[in-house]
Amino acid sequence: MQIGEASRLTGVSAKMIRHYESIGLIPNADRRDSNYRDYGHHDIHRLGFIRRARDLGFSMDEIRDLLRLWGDTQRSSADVKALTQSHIAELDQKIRLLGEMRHTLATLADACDGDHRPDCPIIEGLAGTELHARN
Amino acid sequence: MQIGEASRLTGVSAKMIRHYESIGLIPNADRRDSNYRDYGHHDIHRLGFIRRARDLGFSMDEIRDLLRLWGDTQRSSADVKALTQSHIAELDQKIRLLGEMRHTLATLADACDGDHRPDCPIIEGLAGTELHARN
DNA sequence: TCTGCACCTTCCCATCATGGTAAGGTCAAG
DNA sequence: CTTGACCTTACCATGATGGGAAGGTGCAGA
Repeated sequence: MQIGEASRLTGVSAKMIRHYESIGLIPNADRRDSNYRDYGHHDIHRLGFIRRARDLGFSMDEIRDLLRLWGDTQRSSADVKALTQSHIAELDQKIRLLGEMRHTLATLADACDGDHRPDCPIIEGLAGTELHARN
Repeated sequence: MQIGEASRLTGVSAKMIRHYESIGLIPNADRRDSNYRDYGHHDIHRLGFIRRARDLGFSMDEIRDLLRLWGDTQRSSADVKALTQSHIAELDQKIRLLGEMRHTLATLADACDGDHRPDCPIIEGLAGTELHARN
């Protein structure tokens, strides 16, 4: 099938399919006489795998590792589990950071009357308070 | 003071200070005879405001709005509160999405023995299951 | 005065995943 | 033969940030 149908079936844009090929995440596609790329079951499966991993927030490097493990029939599930747990820890870290930001903002907003006077604890907090959240 | 000291005092890199100037987030700095940029209290205050807002996850567009409100003595705190609450809602959305990703991964990892056999529910999940989390 | 060093200037390039667009080739249906 | 949908490559853009080159400035010490 052509790249457009592969895109529709997997939810990965044609643009990105070509990009994944160019960076070696997927092998060079077969070409027809017309020079159009030609995809089969195997490619669709691989692209679907990539999309689902991205939906779960894995980075491209992590996906590269997962694809390697996926294709390795000798791999132990322990390797995959370790990679996954490391990613879960990253997600926890991001969630915690966003939660801290949220808490700081909510505290400032709570202290703000939200009326028409120019006094505003939010602005004052941004203008001078040393906040604790960091990237 | 020179840009290096302004950077040290505010935690904003010299590179970014020049960048903020180029995109109009801060006014063009005064120049000395040497053509070096020259900063004073006011600039330091403004840069600190920007850094703290970034630490709290505000986008550049949001920061632009906050700076406008900060400098507007006629602004009502209601405007600032509304912008902040909108940002809190964005944070909530991100936190929820990350939580869903985490939940899906944790479920898969729990079902994975993590031993040396190649069977792995995580890989199987990525290979075929339709997952619900979306960006 | 000369030298060295720390600092500054502008300009260009790179990241990362993704999208847009332009110029042109392929193919099937009418 | 034309039209339209599809494909190809190639270039540019995003947004926040950093890296680095080439060259000017300013100060302290020999």
